[in-house]
Amino acid sequence: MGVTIHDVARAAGVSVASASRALSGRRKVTPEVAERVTRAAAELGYQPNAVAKALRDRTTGTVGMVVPGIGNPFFTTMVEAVEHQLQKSGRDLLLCASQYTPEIEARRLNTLLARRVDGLIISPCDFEASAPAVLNAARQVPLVQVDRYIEGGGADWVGVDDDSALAQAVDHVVAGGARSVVFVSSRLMNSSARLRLAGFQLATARAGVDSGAPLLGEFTLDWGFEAGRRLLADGTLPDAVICGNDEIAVGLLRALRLGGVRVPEEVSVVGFDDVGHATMCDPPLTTVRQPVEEMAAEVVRLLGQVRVSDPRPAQRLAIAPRLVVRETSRPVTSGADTIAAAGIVAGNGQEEEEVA
Amino acid sequence: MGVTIHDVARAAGVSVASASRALSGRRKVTPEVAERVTRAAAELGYQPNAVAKALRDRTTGTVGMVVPGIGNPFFTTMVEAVEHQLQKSGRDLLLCASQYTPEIEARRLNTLLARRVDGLIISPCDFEASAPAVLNAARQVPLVQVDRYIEGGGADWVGVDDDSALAQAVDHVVAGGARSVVFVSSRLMNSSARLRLAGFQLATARAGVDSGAPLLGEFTLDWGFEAGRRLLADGTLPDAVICGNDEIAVGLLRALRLGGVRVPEEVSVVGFDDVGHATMCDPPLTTVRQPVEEMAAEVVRLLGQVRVSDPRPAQRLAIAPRLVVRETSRPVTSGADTIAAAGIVAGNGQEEEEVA
DNA sequence: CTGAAAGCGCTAACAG
DNA sequence: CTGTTAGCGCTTTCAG
Repeated sequence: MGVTIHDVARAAGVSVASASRALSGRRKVTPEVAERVTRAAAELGYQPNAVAKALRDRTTGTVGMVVPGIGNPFFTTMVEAVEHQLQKSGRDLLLCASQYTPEIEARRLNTLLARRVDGLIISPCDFEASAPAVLNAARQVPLVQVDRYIEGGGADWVGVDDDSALAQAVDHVVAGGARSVVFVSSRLMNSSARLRLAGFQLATARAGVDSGAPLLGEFTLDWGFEAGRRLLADGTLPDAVICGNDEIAVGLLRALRLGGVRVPEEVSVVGFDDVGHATMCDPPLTTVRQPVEEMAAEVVRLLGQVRVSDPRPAQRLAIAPRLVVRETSRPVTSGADTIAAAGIVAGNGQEEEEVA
Repeated sequence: MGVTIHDVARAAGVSVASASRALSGRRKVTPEVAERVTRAAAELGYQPNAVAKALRDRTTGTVGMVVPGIGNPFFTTMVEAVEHQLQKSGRDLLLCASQYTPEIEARRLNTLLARRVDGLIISPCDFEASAPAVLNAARQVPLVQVDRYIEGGGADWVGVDDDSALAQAVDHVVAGGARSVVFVSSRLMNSSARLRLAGFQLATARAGVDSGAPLLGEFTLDWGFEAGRRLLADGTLPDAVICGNDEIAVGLLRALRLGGVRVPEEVSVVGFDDVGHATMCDPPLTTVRQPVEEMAAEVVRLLGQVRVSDPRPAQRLAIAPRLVVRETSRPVTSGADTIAAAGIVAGNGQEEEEVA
């Protein structure tokens, strides 16, 4: 360690200024100087100190990202997509997990801020409890929320159009003949859980089908399994179950199979996310696919537009998802298949709305 | 942004030195000064600039970690465990994925080095191709490898004792009556794949059972599924299949079920890792559990002992794993169960060996 | 085109 | 106990 630009300059017989210019290429130097500096740097194994550069430039080339947990395949997929987008502009990602805990989340935001990230991407773990820390961070640095958001609309957000998603899911099972459908999801402590439940209720009301009390727990395999057991214990199974994410769906599927229930003959199951193991579970899962790459692209695009000094109204970008039909849902019966087809087509657009 | 310690000092009517001392508490100041500084800092919303501190201290309080991919649950589990350990000493983790590509890996190592991380934890994606970049990094900063390592033993490593692991797995299925067993794993481009295959061959030879040609592809669900199809296509199934990781095992299980093969009645299946969905697949997977928390603890302990300036011989720490018997393997028959029991007991120790 | 020098924000001597 | 000052490594005016 420890070879600085001074060492390079000395070895090349020029001033540090020239060395800096030659190395960065941001200003003209004689070809000969350029050559000497480049060689000296190579010979000494010079590696620029990004910390010093950051201090001087007041910018780190770094974006912080905070997600609830990296155990959830949806978030890891999103992280990879964001990293991929950032790479295009040569920036790096600092990744943190809040472990679904607002206190840890706040601490993570603060250390990211202390490290002077140029921007922040966050999926706040709690609709209410995350708000103060997120708002505070948004005041210091460009920030955009992804997937989940905090109450009050104080910061930009990119996510999926949950109303469209649930409408597609509900219409699809209804087209398959379902008359009763229940929703298994997470408790309402984050925006996704709220929006999806609302979308579900809207869609079932409009379709005029029977929706029992929703089963609300966590976005986990375990909860899906547990919910499946409860459904079985109830004695009277619904025609279809729509799940808040794929983890839940896979757990539920397993409980159902253990209970001797045939899917999709006796009950249809629809998931949400289409990341990870949806194609490999048994039977392959019908699910709503989140347009993760698109979302990631929008997130970094938005991040580049945010100006902390001159705030504009917060933007919300809800990208319409697409239902992917596999084998856990009954095939469409009768002429109703036009509905499902329409749902798929409608899912390709993109909506933009502004929020007060 | 932009409230510095100078602002705080001025507001408190003291020098920057006193402000710094009061804030850090690393030196005595009058209670009154302490009080005034603290209040000024709070009122101004002062947030120390970690970049400046890092430049001054020549240490960032940051450890970089590079794993092949965060899509693999084993690595995410390991990352979480490492983060957890690091937190105890107040350090932060900078996480990068090499995407199983040596070039990306090398680039990631360099930006981490440029950002002056205090240490590096890496699971090199390729046994050979990763070596130059890893060795170069190890020359600049304390570095410990985890799970995978590069050829030549030039850097510390913490991992699992694959010989013990495979011996336990093989002895277990043999105790259940298996006479032929095949190994499904990854191609040999990383150390884990090599060690596990070697361990498998050793164990089957010692047990005197028939091991066909190993099926080597990738550490993925898809490969497991594909391998299952090939086994089925062969017409003659082995009594047991041992897999290089759980992803493979889950994919294999699915192919087998689709092919109408009953597990474990017709063939036993054993996985490796015991992270993620091993308990939730159907039937629950018998697998070798990696002691992830222990490994993470050893990694950060070792990291604190490495001195770049005064290198000591590279250490290798192979922690013995434990076989977790669930429902994809046949129960032990006859008196042979003493073997399996011995395997489990032997698996609780910890071995340390030094490498040339 | 090149060099000298200032300064990013912070902490640790070094005096007082 | 407190203040002044140097300097971490870098880039960028500002003169020449």
